[in-house]
Amino acid sequence: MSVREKKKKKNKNAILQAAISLFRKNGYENTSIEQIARAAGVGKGTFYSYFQNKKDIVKGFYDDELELVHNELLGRANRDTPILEQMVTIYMAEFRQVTRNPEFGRLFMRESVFPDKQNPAGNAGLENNFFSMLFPILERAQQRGELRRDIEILHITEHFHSLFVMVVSSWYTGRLPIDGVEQAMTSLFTQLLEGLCPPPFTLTKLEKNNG
Amino acid sequence: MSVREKKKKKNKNAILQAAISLFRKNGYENTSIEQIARAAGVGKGTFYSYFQNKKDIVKGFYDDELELVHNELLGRANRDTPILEQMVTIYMAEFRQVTRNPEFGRLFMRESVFPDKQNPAGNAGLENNFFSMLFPILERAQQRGELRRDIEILHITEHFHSLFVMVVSSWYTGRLPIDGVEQAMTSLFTQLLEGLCPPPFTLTKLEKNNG
DNA sequence: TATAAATTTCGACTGCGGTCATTTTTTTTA
DNA sequence: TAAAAAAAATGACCGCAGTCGAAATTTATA
Repeated sequence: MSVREKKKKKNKNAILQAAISLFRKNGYENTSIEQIARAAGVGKGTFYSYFQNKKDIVKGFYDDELELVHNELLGRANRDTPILEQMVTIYMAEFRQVTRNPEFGRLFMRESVFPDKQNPAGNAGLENNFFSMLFPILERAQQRGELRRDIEILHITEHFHSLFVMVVSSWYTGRLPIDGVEQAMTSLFTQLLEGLCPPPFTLTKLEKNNG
Repeated sequence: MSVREKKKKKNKNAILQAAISLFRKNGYENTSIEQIARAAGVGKGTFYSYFQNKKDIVKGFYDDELELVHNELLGRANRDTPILEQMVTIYMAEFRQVTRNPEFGRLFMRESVFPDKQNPAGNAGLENNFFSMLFPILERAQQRGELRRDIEILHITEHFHSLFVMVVSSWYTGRLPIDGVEQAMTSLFTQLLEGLCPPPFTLTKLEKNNG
């Protein structure tokens, strides 16, 4: 590795660490780029050759952090437990990670759900990683017969993800207290799986009606 | 109405109109508060006695705009058409309105899904109005037997709304082209209604298996 | 109507995010 | 190794969002 590459890696990391530390101590809004640069031992302009803008730091933070969580989940997962349970486990881990620092989390969710124009493929990588983690799990569930096979897996992930976003949003707006999150998520996921329509006549009902 | 009240109303409206006009012409980022204030014939500081900050203008804009759309929808609605059709109609209207000006729309969606801390009850009023418009429609559908009665209506609205947010997000990130929006929404809503699980044994299937 | 109190308007000012021409450092070439 | 080229670092600078105390305007009081 050339001198340049080593320096770049070191600098990027120093900036990221300085930023996170300062954000933790003083909050995002009360930390200036200049402070971050000083703490990282570089000039202000240098910050912008490693990160596009201030928000970009948040993405940089979660890029690393969430990948760890995802890998840990992949390691611990038992793919033959019911899909509901697996999805709740995965998304609760995601929820805890994202909301650990509420200020970062809000910025991160905002960017990942409604990204800036100039940030076209910004979160795509992260999201794709996440979705590609879910793919084999959902595929397996389809094979077991727990999920319909006539819906593309991508769409199934969209369903779960949209409810995840809703839960995070509910927590941020205060509609949902922290100790109600897991139950709410379980209940929403269950309803998604079962559907909002009343079930058609089942065997039991038929027998009842006929008997 | 006192002189003060008249002035306030006039000023607030002048500022809002000036802002919208300038945003339309030059975009949100390229319009400064000072420009807005000048165009409205007031000083810069005065802006801040009518709106908390720059983003607040966007909310002010949609507050009016969306209420019109909602009222129009309420007037035209036939509450006995299938719930799928009604929800698609309503949310497509919402989609068109929100994304008419993409820049405003993104800011608005961001604020309404992940609001700022200092904006606690900000969007609550708007969202509540929207939800309360949906309530009677969904209640009616429950009575007709189109929707399960064991799920609270609030939760049903959350399901639909979360898919709406997903569709808007998909459009913003470019995953979903504009002419695929209605079909995607219809398909997601259908899947939500039917559920992601395979249906239990129905009469036809039973007969097949037994025969 | 004159004066006091309350409310609103105002723009100079502050601090920060982001840019850019210049300087410094590293790599390539001869 | 010396000179030229390429890449990266830097901080003065710009424009703007948001603040604040002073000035202007409206309302209340006597």
